[in-house]
Amino acid sequence: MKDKKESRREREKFRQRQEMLAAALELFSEKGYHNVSMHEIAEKAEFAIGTLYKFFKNKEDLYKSLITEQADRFHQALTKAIEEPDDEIEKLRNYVKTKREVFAANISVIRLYFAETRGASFNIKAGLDKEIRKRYDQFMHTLAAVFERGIKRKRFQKIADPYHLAVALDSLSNAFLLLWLDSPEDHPFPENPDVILNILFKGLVYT
Amino acid sequence: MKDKKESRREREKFRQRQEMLAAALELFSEKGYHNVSMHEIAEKAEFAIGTLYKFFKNKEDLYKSLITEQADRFHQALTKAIEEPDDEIEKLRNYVKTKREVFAANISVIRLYFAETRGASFNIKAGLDKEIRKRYDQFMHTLAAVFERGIKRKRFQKIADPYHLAVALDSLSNAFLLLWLDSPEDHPFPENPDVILNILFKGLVYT
Amino acid sequence: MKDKKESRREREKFRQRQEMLAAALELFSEKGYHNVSMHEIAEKAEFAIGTLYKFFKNKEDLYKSLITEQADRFHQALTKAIEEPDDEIEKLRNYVKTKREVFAANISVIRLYFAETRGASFNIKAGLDKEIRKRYDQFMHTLAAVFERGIKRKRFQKIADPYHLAVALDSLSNAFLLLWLDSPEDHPFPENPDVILNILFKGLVYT
Amino acid sequence: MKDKKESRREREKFRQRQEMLAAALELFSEKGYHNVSMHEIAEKAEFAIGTLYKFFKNKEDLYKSLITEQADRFHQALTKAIEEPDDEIEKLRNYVKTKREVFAANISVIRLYFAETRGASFNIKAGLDKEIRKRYDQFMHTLAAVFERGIKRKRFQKIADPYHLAVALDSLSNAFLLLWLDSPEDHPFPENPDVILNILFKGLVYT
DNA sequence: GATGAATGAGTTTTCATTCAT
DNA sequence: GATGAATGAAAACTCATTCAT
Repeated sequence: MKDKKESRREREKFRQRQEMLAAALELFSEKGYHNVSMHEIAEKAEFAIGTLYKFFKNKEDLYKSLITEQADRFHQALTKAIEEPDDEIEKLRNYVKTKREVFAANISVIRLYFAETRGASFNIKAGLDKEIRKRYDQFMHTLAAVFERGIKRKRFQKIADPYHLAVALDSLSNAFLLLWLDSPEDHPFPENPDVILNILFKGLVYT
Repeated sequence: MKDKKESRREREKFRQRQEMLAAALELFSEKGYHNVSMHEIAEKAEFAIGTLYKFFKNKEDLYKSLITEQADRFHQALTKAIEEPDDEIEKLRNYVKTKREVFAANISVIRLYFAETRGASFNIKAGLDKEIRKRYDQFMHTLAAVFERGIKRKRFQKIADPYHLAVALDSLSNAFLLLWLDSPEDHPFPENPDVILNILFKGLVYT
Repeated sequence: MKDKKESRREREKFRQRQEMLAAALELFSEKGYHNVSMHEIAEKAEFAIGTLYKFFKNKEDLYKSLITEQADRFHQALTKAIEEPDDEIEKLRNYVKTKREVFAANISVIRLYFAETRGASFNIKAGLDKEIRKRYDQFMHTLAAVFERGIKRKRFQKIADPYHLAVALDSLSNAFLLLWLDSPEDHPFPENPDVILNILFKGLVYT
Repeated sequence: MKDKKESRREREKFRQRQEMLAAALELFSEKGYHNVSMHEIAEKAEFAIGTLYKFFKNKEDLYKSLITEQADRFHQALTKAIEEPDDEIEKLRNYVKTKREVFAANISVIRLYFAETRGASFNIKAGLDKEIRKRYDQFMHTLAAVFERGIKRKRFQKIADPYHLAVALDSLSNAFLLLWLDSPEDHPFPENPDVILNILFKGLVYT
């Protein structure tokens, strides 16, 4: 019974934490790290400012937690996507499909994520940067392995170094998904979402 | 004679403005918008803070001017690169070559530029964003036109919508150039810089 | 039996209170009133913060209780010291000896005590001040009475008003004891601890 | 003419600084370091909070400057007092007289000064402490030298080590002056202010 | 026209205290 | 009766911006 109580409290704590992170995410992705105050976050999450500081030791810690947890979810989903199907081509298709879903469902986090991994991220004093980039690199190597195995199994021609192919797929999918999600009026989602893959899959120049 | 004086004054003003922007660029690209103070910029540029405010009505305006002018230089260089050669394939080659040079020479601005166009750019309250994106879109259409003409002239297969091809080339070149510039130890520049183009140019899957 | 239980509970309460005060004393004397938090005290005393507030209505009250009780012990020891011997000269000797022992054994409290009685004591909003000063005054009169009786009994010359002599002995002994305790390397304890008294005695005592 | 302007500005700056320090002194001596906020000081001095921070880099710096400057004035006055007269006995008399004047005129600073040199001073994170104690020690040695010379010149009996005599005079004069200044109703200033010296002199001076 | 001193709104963070469990 | 989670007032400090000289 003590345990039960403990666990109820645990769960309650977790729920509160999630609410704080959710409020912070919404504000950060809308206005950026430096244009959001801790008071604002506390208010949006409907907690006292002191309570916020009970959960996160300072603003940077809150931001770091937010980004790291979201990036983990993101990378886990993608990792799972390329692990499940057996065939390499299907792995890539599943990768694009999953990424598209994650982007669509979490466009605001994605923005934050790109601010960290692409642009010059000085929002946050060094550190987060490294943490996230490490995870990103890990995933890229996993993706490269898919290409490598595909080449070995003669599913793919070796038109480039596997790691380069991974980089290519990553950047192409980012670019197209952002294009379609950013301005759906000008650039509606294509009927066949394989567009991204086709660019890689087909050869461009007459042979 | 009045004119001459005026124009000397004009030129003098322009020079001062450039000095301010140069100081600001160095600081912003090193530390980020929010970690640089107007005093710091004034000091580095060797002007009084009041003088800085004579040239730019506020910090945001200074930043906007900086980014916009740099983006213009960038786009002009790229536009020229795809205008000069006659053949479409050479245009694309020249595009990648020029981009590579501009990136290498201005990596710090490029970072700032990506923070604006890619990641969630809230450094700056809405507005800058639009201004730059418009210029970016314009350039993308120019690039798309190259693909379109190439397809018409049977230099390229129509493996995708020309605009999509432009997006693809843009994102691939960004990704690879950043990869190589970011960590030259892990990812050295390839002997053959056509790597980027080859991915597009060759076909991936066996046919 | 009720009584016994009550008294056991009483004793238990008293013990807890003492533990709290002991923890507080250690922290206050090490870091000063304003650099110690109630949480810190609670943690050191191994009680919940709420329990601390059951015993002391606020931080000031806790501090007051602490200082007052320590000052009482201090004054009681000194009072006893000048009551026990019969001869006035021996009383004074015993006073210095006892003070020396108390200082040596409680240097940290002594610091706190002086912060209250000497320096501008604003650690604590008015009040404590008065309480302690009253006790101090009482003791000074007791000490003055020793000199008075000594003069009457022709043990001492009347070189000054008895109260002034008390003030003199008090300040001299404080100064020398602090000198010796503060930096024992530079100012070691003299072989003959009568040094303090000798300064007064040379003029005071009939020879 | 440039110089004149400069110097006017200099003087203006100095005057402002003095006003800030005066406001701070009044507040600190009334309420103590931790019970005075920078806003309060700014308001009392009739400056904006930002201006206060232009003159002192933080609260501690302001406090340190205040105490150090006042302590210097204090020690300089006392040093001068024991340098001027030729005869050792007159030096001591002048010392007590000067101290009495300084105490009377600056009772609030004196409080602050004692809080630093006597009581456990944690108001301020280490440092100030040392700085002031050093000055204090220097002065004590100067005072000890007076006793030493007096003994050599047979003006004084050698009833104790010269440094001890200095400590004795210092503590006695502090104690009596504070006694008289603190509660003039209970302990009025004696007609003959030599009371303090007499206590020492009875044993000290050859008769 | 340039200057830079002065401003004060706004930010992060701490901590004494309360009160529902 | 004990607990400790939650509170929010208040503090130190920064920095974009103005305006008198």
